[in-house]
Amino acid sequence: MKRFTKHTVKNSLKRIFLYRASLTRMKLLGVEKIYSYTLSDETGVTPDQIRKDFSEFGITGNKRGGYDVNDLIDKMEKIFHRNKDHNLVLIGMGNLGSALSKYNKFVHKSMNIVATFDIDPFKQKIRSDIPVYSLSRLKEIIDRFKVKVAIIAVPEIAAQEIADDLIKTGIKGIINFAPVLLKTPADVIVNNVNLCDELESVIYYVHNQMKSDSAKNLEQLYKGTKY
Amino acid sequence: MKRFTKHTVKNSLKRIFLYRASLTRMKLLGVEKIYSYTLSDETGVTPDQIRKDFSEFGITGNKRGGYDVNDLIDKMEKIFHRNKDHNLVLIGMGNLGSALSKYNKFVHKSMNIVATFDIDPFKQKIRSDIPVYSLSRLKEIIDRFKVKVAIIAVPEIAAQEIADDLIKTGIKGIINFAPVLLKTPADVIVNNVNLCDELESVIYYVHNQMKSDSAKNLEQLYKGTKY
DNA sequence: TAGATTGTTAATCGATTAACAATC
DNA sequence: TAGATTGTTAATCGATTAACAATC
Repeated sequence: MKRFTKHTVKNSLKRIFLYRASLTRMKLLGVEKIYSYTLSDETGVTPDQIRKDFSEFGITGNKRGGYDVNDLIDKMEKIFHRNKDHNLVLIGMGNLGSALSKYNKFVHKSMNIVATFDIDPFKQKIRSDIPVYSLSRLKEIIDRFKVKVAIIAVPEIAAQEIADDLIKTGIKGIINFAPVLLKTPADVIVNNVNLCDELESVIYYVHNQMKSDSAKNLEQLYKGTKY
Repeated sequence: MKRFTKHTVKNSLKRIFLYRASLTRMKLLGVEKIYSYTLSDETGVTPDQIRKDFSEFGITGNKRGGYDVNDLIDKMEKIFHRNKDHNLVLIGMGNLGSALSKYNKFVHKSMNIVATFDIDPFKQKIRSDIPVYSLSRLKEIIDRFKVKVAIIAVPEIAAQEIADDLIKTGIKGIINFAPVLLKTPADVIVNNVNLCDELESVIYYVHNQMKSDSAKNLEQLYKGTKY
């Protein structure tokens, strides 16, 4: 049965992203060993929480000896399946779509946009590192490259139709930049990224913080802040 | 004291975004009155949770009569301070930055990017609806337009320096598209949007779901899904 | 009014935090 | 070894869910 789904990423998984970002930075600075309290200083997550998260994802260190930075990063790469290649397709080569298609280069090498699609035949002719196809070839390309995850960057009005098409081809995960709730079967993961909402939430917190002058009220507000 | 901060938006606030998206859609379809269970069908959030959230944000309906769609939307606009104008600046006019600057038009009228900045003098000359300034004019422009929130879309390497500059000018909220943890004072809200992480989390869930074939295991996985 | 739905209080569940035993 | 840090179990906290009294 199709329904509106808003998939929310587990907090612990989000923190793993945070740890990895911090660890990568520390590795560049030449750090080789860390303790849970060192990583805590860097990320703002409590040492207990860090160890709990590591435990959840089956990451172990050495009692007394802390954790090996390279080893930690390796284990996290595995969690994110970076040891395998992931072919992606991107639908919609408007402003955001073409920015994302170029973004590809900055992204870890295991993620690869193999094809982009647009209804506009003009955009299909624009020279680009990644080919731009007509939507009629969606199934063909997705099958050929065994694509499981798609990026939707089409206008609001077209998003549901594209999602339906993608699901018919067997796509199992969608990252959706269109500001609409997509109706999808329960076995399709949808991650909505709504840039407008993200901006508004900053405005919300900035404004509500500015209303209260005292440090105490500020503290109160920050209770809503998680790591 | 400066530290790494990763601000997480409250779940209840995220759900308010979800409700608004659904309500806006229903309004277009001509719906005028809804009940908590109607909205539940549309959003997948339980009626209890919806009423609890409404209560938290001071939104009331009519016992027996449900809620007026227009009234709900109005109240939510107030929550997001859409009744006021918000001037924004955007730093970094690369691929993503220029896409975001054009995105401006799709965004609610209360949010307005008044200026963009880039170190590249060439980009400063490109004709655009929104002027592109040199970074040397950051403080001048931010002061003039009373900007409180900035969008960072510069490369990883430059992000911290830009953040420092912005904070010196009195910026209180940052939406950061660079994949780095910014060190900021506690009274500055940072909302990190990491497109690579968002993609990886989809891959994570798709992959971990595919490993388990039985419906039961699938259900297990979905325990991590919140609305 | 009777019935249905809200708004809120109480119960449950899950996630975070604290504590500590295991151990390098 | 003694001391320090992990990994896990127990306690606490907060958020979600259920229940129900208020009321239109």
